[in-house]
Amino acid sequence: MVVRLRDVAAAAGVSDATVSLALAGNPRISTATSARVIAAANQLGYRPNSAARALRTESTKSLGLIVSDVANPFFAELAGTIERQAAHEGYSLILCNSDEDVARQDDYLLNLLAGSQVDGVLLVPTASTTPGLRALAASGAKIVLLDRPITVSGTGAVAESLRTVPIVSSDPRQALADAAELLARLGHRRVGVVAPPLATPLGRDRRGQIRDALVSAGFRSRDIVVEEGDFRQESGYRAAEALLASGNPTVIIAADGPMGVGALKALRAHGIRVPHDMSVICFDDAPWFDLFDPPLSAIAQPIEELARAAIAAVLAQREGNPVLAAHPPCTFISRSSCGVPAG
Amino acid sequence: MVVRLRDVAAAAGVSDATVSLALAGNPRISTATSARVIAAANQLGYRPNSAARALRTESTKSLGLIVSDVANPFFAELAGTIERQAAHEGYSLILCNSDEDVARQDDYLLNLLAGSQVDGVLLVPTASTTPGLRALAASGAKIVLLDRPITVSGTGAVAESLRTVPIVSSDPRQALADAAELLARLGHRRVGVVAPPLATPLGRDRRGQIRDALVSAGFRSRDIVVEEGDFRQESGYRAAEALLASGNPTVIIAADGPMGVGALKALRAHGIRVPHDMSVICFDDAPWFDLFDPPLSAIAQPIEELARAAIAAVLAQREGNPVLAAHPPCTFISRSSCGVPAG
DNA sequence: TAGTGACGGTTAATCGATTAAACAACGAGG
DNA sequence: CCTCGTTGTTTAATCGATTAACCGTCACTA
Repeated sequence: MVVRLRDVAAAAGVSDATVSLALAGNPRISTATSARVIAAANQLGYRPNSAARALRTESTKSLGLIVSDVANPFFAELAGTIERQAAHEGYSLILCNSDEDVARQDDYLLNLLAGSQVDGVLLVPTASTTPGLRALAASGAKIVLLDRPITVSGTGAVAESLRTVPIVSSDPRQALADAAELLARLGHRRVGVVAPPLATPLGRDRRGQIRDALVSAGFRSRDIVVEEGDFRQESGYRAAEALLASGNPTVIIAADGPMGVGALKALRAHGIRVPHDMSVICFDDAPWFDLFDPPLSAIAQPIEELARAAIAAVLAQREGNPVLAAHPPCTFISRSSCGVPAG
Repeated sequence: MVVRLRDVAAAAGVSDATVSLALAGNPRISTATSARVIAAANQLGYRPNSAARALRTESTKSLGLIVSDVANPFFAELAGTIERQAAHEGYSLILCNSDEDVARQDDYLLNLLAGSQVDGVLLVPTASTTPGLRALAASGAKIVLLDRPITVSGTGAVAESLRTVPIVSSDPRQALADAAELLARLGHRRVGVVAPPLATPLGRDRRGQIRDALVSAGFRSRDIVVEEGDFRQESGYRAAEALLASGNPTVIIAADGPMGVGALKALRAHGIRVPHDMSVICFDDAPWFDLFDPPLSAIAQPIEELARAAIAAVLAQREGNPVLAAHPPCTFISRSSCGVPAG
């Protein structure tokens, strides 16, 4: 039922080796024989068994992508874009969903990568350094970190190799500066931030970047109120409620799309009008943000560039000339969810 | 650098076979030896090479999912849910993106499935019967169609086996009936539909279902105006413009989320107010639809059930007791984008 | 005419795990 | 004391493709 190399060889009246070489386009095989082999292969509908090929060549021509949440439109779009790039380079993509769960992430890392199921892994790390990541780095696997950094503590060979894992993430500084400047100009004084967990390196980075941008635009550090979320919509809802209760800010900046949506829902539930009573800005953009009531201002990530850089970074590792990092800039997209503060 | 079965065997002082059997939990291996082997494996960080295993066992413990567009939030969420279900059953998921392109779809089908890279494929078919699909069905591969049907013409063994491919898709009839009844009650008379391509079986089905529901609710067949889209936002925009120009409906029903978003953008661009001048309903729901201006009424698909049924259907094929179809019902979610028609 | 290459193809080893079949060791039963 | 079972482990074949090394043939040259 399934056609093997051997069947093609028999049909074409040549040896296995000839078929393999012919299909690989090896010039040692004469044009006539090649043609016969190719005809036979097509005729029989031959498809090389990829397990056998992988076993022999130690390459599967596939990459793993572990995202923290595919249902997040940003990661969905990123996954699609990466998949397109990968296909373009002749690689297929194994998509995994860690659901922000360290155990699942490590499970995938170990089973996919260490089992040589894939040639490289693009990882959106859920936590900082995990056992799985450590083990892999020690084994010299081809990893690229996506969207989020990790912090590596300690010294030694493993720590060292973890430190040399390439990282691809967007640079929001200019976009944040633009946003902060707009907010300052509109007359805002007090800002609420729905931030990623402080336990993650991204959490620390984001807070720092937002703070820096705001301070540079003239905000006072103590007027920046931070409430922690976990990247999910529900946490954005709760964080926004907490900010309403305690911080009385006139702007809310959410660190990702789902939390931004959650925050908007909370505001609506509490009868807070945007932008009249509260301005809102959200990391990540989506095609439907301008249909929101009101259209939502966003810090858009350069998805295409991220995908391209990520693929380039894994492939470069295969070829031995590693790229260490890429940080394409974000863009601030100003829509009507930012206005002059009331009162 | 990479630990093989052999290395574990050497470390534990036993043969390769013993290691394999011990790790598989075979009772023929004594508890003492098993313990030694397991200890050695953990110690060395052994991970079985999945290519070798796949070659030998003819199973990869992975499934392929080919969606037409991951960036569509419905498919993103479906992919995530399927991935979770698959992981739960011990399978990993290879995600592929056909981008509504028959050639890419067939490429994936042939390379993934026929190359035995995966144990089964969940396919959101881009077109009706394609050469790739035909070839696979002929080879007895484990396929499940997702979200969309295909039509199979002709007779013969291949056609027959294509006809027995399980299909998992939602049943929108009750939801459509609810929607139609609401529209009739509100006093609408003329409905514009942004439909999937007539060239696809889904296109025909959807039109039929929508028409049936509307007619049952008292609409006249000639008051149903159809404009064709291609599942993408841009096409929804253009279709809505066409409906405005020719059909003068008071409601627009869009056949998927992106087209719904496109239609809303078109309406906004033309200064048409929703729901005052035009009511809108859209297939597929998203957590942010109620943040739209106005909140968008939707026909929500039962994603969890679809995912569960799809996984069950592939796995059932492996075990030889095929499930032929599953059609969990959609739900109509009424929000304020439907109102009394103007004039 | 013998020697040297080039050409076209084949033989056989190999990748790493699985597993049927063979085998060793030991105890019990006759 | 020999045979038969049982138990625990090993031997060796196998999955399908790749590829280094090898082997005929033929043409051309010295």
